[in-house]
Amino acid sequence: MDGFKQEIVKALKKELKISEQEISDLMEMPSNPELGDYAFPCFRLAGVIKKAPNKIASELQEKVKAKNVVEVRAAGPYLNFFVDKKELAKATIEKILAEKKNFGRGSSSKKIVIEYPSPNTNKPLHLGHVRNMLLGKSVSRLLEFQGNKVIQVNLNNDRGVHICKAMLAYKLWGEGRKPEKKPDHFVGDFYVLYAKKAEEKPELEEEVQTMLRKWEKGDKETIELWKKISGWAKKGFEETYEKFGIKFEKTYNESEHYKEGKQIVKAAFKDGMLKKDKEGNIIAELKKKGLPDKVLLRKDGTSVYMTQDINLAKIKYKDFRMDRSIYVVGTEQILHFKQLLKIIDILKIKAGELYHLAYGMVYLPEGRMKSREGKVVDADDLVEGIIALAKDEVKKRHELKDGELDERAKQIGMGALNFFILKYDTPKDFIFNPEESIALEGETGPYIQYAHARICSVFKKHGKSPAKIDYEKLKEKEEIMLLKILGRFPHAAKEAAEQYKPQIVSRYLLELSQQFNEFYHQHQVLKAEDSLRDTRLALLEAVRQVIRNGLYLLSIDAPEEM
RNA sequence: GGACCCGUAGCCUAGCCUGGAUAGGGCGACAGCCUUCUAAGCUGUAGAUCCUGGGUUCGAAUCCCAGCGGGUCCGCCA
Repeated sequence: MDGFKQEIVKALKKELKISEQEISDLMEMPSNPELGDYAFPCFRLAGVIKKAPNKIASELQEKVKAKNVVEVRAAGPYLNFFVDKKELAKATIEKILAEKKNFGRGSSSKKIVIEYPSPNTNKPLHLGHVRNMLLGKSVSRLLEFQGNKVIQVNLNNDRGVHICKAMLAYKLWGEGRKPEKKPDHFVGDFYVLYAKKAEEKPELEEEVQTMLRKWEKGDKETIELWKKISGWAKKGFEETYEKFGIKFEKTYNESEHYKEGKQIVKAAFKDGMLKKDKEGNIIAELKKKGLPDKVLLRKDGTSVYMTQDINLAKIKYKDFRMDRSIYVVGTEQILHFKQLLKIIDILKIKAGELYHLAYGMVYLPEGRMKSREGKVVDADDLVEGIIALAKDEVKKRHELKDGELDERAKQIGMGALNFFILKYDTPKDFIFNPEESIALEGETGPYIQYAHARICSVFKKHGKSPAKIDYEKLKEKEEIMLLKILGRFPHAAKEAAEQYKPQIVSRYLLELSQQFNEFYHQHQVLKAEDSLRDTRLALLEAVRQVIRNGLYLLSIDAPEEM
């Protein structure tokens, strides 16, 4: 809570019989800033004091006196407070300029492991993974910014029937070729080829099963083939991760630990924590907890996905001893993770507090993406396309050397992509229309980057840091609005982290940039008289800093020129 | 059949958890603003049964119930 609000709450407390916490919770920011800077609605009090809210407000108006508040005005049932603008400007700007990139940082200190994007190693990453990666990265930064220790890990789903499909197709029709393109794309082609051939020859399915059994037995030739295929896929992923600027402290491979889950389940069964169903499968009884029962070990002794997840949760905890463990996985697996949580609980496994960060599906205009049919928006193509688009726009405005042009286009293009995806509420599905979705105008990453570049440009032109600062000079509506928005940044960052919603930061930055653009349009900085100019420069310095801090949380670059 | 999520202008979206002062933005449309610190910008106009019907409340987009519409999941797939 900021200092101004605190003073008002204290002053109100003297007149009221409710706690400071209650008063603080009731306080709002008026929708229309002309009404005041803070507001206290008196509806709730009416029941206690037995007077009309209007009357309560007008009576309080006379009594309440708070530090740094220049006027208290009753407006119907609201009691509105006007703070000293000079003090507001001083407190806000000085704090930001002193704390710089730490402005807004929190004081939490948990150890948190976050797992993403956990791809299958039989096809390249697509748009769904893009959402996953951008979300995972941004949430990592949000949590870190709150003071937590964040450990980013990845999991390769590198075994199973889907991998065998790509392997089989390569074996039958690959002619021993080496990748002549990005290796994960090369692998993906064979996965699609398998699906095509299998339509005509359903008996291929049998061969896949045979291959899977051979793999599980450790058949030398099959393992060699598997190493080749999954190795290529992983190598391709590394390149894509680099484009998105993500790095993992540890990467798990399903192939390395999928067997151990069985032991955990067997032991738990022996201890009576799990039951057998009629057919002899070992199951977790979840019905009484409101969820469907879950098979953990088939009667033939083979394990299921859930069994591996139990094991991995255990391994992760052994590796990191974290307080919390986050899984960035799509909404279609909500039930799966609800079950996992309960099972971990039943088995009394220490795994930290588990959290499924569920994100909505990304659809194409023609419907769901289908990797098997190759109907996807490929992550690499998407990046390439958006950067090319940004490049054209940069060229329209500037003549740059190739290296500089590429760098600028990359910052702007990736900024646009990042913002586009993070501006949607996390659990919501959305339709991605390649032609229409990526815009560089309106509510976009470049809009915010542009505000930042404009500020940089003012400073470049001026060439000196502000010297004659007089906070009294900031009186314009647009200036006051900027100050108020700036003051809200720590709260926005905190909310975003607590709710795992980068969107809150996106919306905040739009509001700040919008307000800056309005100010910029309306008022001159460099042509104002010396002390007004310098004070405005200090204000802009603060705006620039907060835009940078916010963009950092969304992992978007802030170029100095555009 | 059961569980979960969603329904706000032609389109996209915020607000919903924690109920209050004229429901914010953006795209598209229309009308304007570059001899002024970058027009990737700014201003204005038109455009909303906040899915429907009940209920709670002094007050509901927001909370509760029912219904309608869309999505996801409920496999010994991952």
